[in-house]
Amino acid sequence: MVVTGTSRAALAYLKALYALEEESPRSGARGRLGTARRVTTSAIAERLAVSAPSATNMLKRLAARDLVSYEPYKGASLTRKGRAVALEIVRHHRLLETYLVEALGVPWEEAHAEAEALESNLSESVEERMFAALGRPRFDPHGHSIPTRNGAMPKTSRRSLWDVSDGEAVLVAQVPDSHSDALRYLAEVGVLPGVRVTIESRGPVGGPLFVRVEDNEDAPVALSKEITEAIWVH
Amino acid sequence: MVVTGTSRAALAYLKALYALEEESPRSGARGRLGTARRVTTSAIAERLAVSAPSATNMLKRLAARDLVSYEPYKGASLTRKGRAVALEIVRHHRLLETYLVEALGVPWEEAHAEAEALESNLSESVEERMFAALGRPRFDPHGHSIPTRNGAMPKTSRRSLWDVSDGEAVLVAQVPDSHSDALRYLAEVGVLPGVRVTIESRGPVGGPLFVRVEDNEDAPVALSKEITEAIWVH
DNA sequence: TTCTTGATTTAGACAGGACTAATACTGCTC
DNA sequence: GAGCAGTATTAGTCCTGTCTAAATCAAGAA
Ligand SMILES: [Mn+2]
Ligand SMILES: [Mn+2]
Ligand SMILES: [Mn+2]
Ligand SMILES: [Mn+2]
Repeated sequence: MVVTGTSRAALAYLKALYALEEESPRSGARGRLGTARRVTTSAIAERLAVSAPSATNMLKRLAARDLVSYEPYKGASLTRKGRAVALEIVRHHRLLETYLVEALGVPWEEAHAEAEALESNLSESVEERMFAALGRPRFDPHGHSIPTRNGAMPKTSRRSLWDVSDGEAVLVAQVPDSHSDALRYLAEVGVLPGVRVTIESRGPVGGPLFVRVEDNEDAPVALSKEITEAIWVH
Repeated sequence: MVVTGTSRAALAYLKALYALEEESPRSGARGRLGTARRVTTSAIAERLAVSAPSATNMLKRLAARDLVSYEPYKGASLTRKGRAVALEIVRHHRLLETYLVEALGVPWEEAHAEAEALESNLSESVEERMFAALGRPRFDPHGHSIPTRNGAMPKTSRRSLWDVSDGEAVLVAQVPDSHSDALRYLAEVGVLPGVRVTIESRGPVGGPLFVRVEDNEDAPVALSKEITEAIWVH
């Protein structure tokens, strides 16, 4: 239980920091490990819907606990320790999402919010039981990898559907998890992880992508730039 | 979701107050409804392992929100509104205990603590799904009644095993839920809700009760006064 | 190299909760 | 009815987290 003694609020910051580091483009010198991606104070504040001073304040306190490395005016990044804590929460989150959907039939567009409510209070023991009950899953319902018990995060495809060329067929790897309207729509039209899709055509600059979904004889579905940028494929 | 906007800490006080009111002997004039049982500040403080001033402080704040009726030096009691909130948490707690034990195989002596960690973050939607998945249970694993969705609390037996006379056979209704050592022992010797037991004999004043357990050919089990007082039967 | 401006941090407050030390009640005893 | 003992409340702090307003920095424009 890496997480013990860390408040819900602090965990939210660590998780946000983790997500923002992942989202940020790989830092310049490809492969230069140790070159931690720094995340700006305002990015964190925005993500958590909190004021910038609040973020500064929390970053300092996390830095004092060696969970975050923070330099004034230069942003923050997770330390090894902070990353371990963040990954533990991510594991809780994704296991809960999976469990809620698989075992309790929670609609996938609601799973994210429900999991968020529970993730910081999940014990290792219950975590392990859910993991076993689900058959040791490797992906959550949105296709995100579930970190292992010891904090390893399997690498996943980073190619977005938006970047796929016309006529090419690809497999949906993951969809975003937190925009429930979009998720409801994706479920409706069948754009789910594991499904094969083909780009049929695309509208004018920045316009929608028309995507044909495997096993769906209907007309191709229109997907906005925003959403297709957030869908990873391989 | 009666509970929204009430902090984890505040919920703990309401729940403690509820439990203490239940435990207190029915107030004098049998049946005089409206005669709310008042709970002392120190009883609450002790139950929550908190200082007396902390309890005073919280009681005042709960009173300001009309969840508790509080008069200085005279203790506190739940208002109708406060009782509804408390019952909702009790429902969450007991459903979670049941779910953890039944669906995830959590040992019953651990269920209480695990449920306590999760109860204040359980949504109505997940609550309802667990309830359905369990087949709308009416009792938790320790034999406590689960309040209904609309906050009705079924009445239960209040006769304690300690008060049963020698030779009499009774059915265990409920056991205490929070002392895990005792629970582990009870499970081992088979003293579970629904099991029939007979008082074989009893030790000297305040000494242990020797109880024969249905379907258990072994020697009668010795149970302390404390534990048997906390076991209800019918 | 200096200016300007947007991003950040500092200052100062506040609410929720909890603690210790000091004070004030209450109820019981004589 | 006065005195005590034990309960309970008040006073004063502290810590977490959050906010707004004010000050400060860093980086690009000129
Ligand atoms: Mn999610
Ligand atoms: Mn864990
Ligand atoms: Mn319990
Ligand atoms: Mn509920």
